[in-house]
Amino acid sequence: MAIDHLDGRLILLLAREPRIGVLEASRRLGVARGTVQARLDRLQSNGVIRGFGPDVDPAALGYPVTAFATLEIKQGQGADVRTHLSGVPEVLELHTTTGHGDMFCRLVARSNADLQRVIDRVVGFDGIVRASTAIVMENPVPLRIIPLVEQAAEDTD
Amino acid sequence: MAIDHLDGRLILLLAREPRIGVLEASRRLGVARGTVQARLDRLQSNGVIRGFGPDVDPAALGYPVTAFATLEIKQGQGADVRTHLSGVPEVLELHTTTGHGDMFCRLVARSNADLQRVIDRVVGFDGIVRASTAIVMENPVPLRIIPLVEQAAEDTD
DNA sequence: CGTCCTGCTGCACATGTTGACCAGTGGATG
DNA sequence: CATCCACTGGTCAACATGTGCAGCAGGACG
Repeated sequence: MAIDHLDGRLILLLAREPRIGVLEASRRLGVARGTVQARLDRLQSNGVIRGFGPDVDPAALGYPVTAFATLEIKQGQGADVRTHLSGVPEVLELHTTTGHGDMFCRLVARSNADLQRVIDRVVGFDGIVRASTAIVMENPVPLRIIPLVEQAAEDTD
Repeated sequence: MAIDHLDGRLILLLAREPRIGVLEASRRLGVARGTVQARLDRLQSNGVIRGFGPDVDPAALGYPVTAFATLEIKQGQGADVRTHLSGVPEVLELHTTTGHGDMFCRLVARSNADLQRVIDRVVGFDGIVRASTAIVMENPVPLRIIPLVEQAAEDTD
């Protein structure tokens, strides 16, 4: 279930230089091409690697403002709130968390003024009792996985 | 700067079927291969598409627990805290937000018990005054970008 | 001890893809 | 009108991919 050292090196290589192919990866890793192919297949059917989707920057799409919102939900309205929020494109992710019927979501907007529109749309729904929003100013550590992969690979050395 | 409708369709196509190549994409979109190549190049140098890194699932790596932590930082300790947190592999992202010297991070851990170790490591640092953590129970909307791309593409129809 | 199984290697082949070109077309712009 | 730009559709050589195969090492098992 966990990954071994070769898997780790393969993932790191792909993360650093996504455009290299299986053949080039096998050369870099010093193993046969078939091995890399087999490892990749296994990592993908394992679910360790979900895919190779394009990494799109919302800011470059015209949505430079990011915010996180904590939502307090009315008892029993969870499912409806999820449906509502999944229909809002500016809601990039949604989690239910420990706490009093709390949910938590990541929002983007075209500007601080536009964020008000997004928040209105998010909270303009019956099941939501209260929302508190924190606007992101800086992102010192962008979403990353490499250090974790390194650690996971070392744990199985 | 924004994307047009063809860009939108290209990104959506790549997001849904990442393994198709430029040639196949051009067939699906009904345009010449050179056009797709040029668009892709432009999207990447624009920064709209940051890359095609492997999408790794922390849960499959053995880190099934996700949590969000709000950190209150001592005045003037921001830079040190960033350095400290960027050295913790379980910190997947870090933001500075509006609020009283607040930061905000996403954590993963091997278990609820292991989360305690991670949190101890995160807050075991002088510049951090207080931390409050919310454990994720469900993730009804996983991090997504497609609806936003669709909206951005429609805005330029 | 012998056998099975798994994972890796090294090789080969047909096919598909890439990156690079180029001439030609059509719409928008100054 | 002349120019620019993006797109088309085509060709080319180089390369990568999926596939199949035989061989080999190491561990597990009866």
